[in-house]
Amino acid sequence: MSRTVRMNQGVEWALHGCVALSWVARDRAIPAAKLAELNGLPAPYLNKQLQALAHAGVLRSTNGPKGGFRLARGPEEITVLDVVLAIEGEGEAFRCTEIRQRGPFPTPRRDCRVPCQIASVMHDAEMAWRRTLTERSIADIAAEVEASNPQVRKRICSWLDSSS
Amino acid sequence: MSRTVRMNQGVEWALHGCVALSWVARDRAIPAAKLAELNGLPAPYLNKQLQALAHAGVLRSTNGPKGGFRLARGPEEITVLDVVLAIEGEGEAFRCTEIRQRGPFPTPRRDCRVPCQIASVMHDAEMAWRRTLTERSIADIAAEVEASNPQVRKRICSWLDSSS
DNA sequence: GACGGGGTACTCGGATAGAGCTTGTCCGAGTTAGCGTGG
DNA sequence: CCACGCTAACTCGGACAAGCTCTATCCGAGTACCCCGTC
Repeated sequence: MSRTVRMNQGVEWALHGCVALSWVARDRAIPAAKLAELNGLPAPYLNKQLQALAHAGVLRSTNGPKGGFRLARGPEEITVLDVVLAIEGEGEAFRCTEIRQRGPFPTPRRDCRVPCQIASVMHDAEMAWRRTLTERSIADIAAEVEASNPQVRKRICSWLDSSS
Repeated sequence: MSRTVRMNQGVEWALHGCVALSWVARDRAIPAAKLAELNGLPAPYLNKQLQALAHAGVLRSTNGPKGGFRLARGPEEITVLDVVLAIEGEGEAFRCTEIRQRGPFPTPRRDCRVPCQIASVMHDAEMAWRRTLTERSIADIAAEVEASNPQVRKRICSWLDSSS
């Protein structure tokens, strides 16, 4: 029985896209179509994800010929959490609906200024999750990928040069 | 902009239900309808969540008159993670689709025996999240709730006795 | 030969359908408690 | 008075719709480049 509530698939695409962008020159923009072809993804939908990253300030978009997307700052300054939140939104996964204030014995209003104990536990877990994602940057992942497959970076750059 | 992908609301209901069940005698079953009324929730749907908990071995269900749900083991033996996974399923939120094997430069098959670096980071974060939820039990939450509102336990028990 | 203007092609950007999942609801199967009857 | 069988009510359990979010797609707005004509 696998989880039915899963993370947006766009998160995976966005992360792979950022890693690829970290390998090209910073002043060079890559069109969404190229990134999509590089990963075997549908171009229009990847474009949507990249727009979300641009809106969040992770990427910088350029219009017109020779345009496309590039990293808005150095890959060591972009955390995995930045990308995840750009796609999924800033809100936390668990949302307390204050059911302690419902039913025949509602918790008094003055006691509700502190968060519900259940919401507090879920919040702690979310913070632990976010902390882990903050400790890893796009540059870290790119370095690991390159270490396990040293040829991929050069191949991608060559392919982008030849088909531009 | 709040997150669109949120956790099932049933998780919150299930946790509140387990806390309430931890306050009544272990050999006494509470019907789903009573638990729903206690929290101001729609009874049929809460029933669905309780079924999931019973199927996961967190609760024990009894049929017929004087039947209902009770905890399958002591509240200190039920972690928050047990409840969350019972509702949401055992699978992890992030699912790697191995897009590194797609496109013009697929990662060689022999290099794919180790997880994708991106999937690895997401997995680490999920483990941190789960560890936090494992460290807190239903008994812990029940004790905290009772500490902040000492009357609620007695009131609920009296209400359950009088309306049975 | 150099400069300016217009056209063109390429890019992003947002608005637009379809599928899957969560949410919410319902009625039937199973079981137990209570009651009536017979010994 | 006690034991047994039956009825009946109550509970869970799974099957069944509606709304919303994610997935996927398309075409229009904007911009930079390139070409051509003119000075």
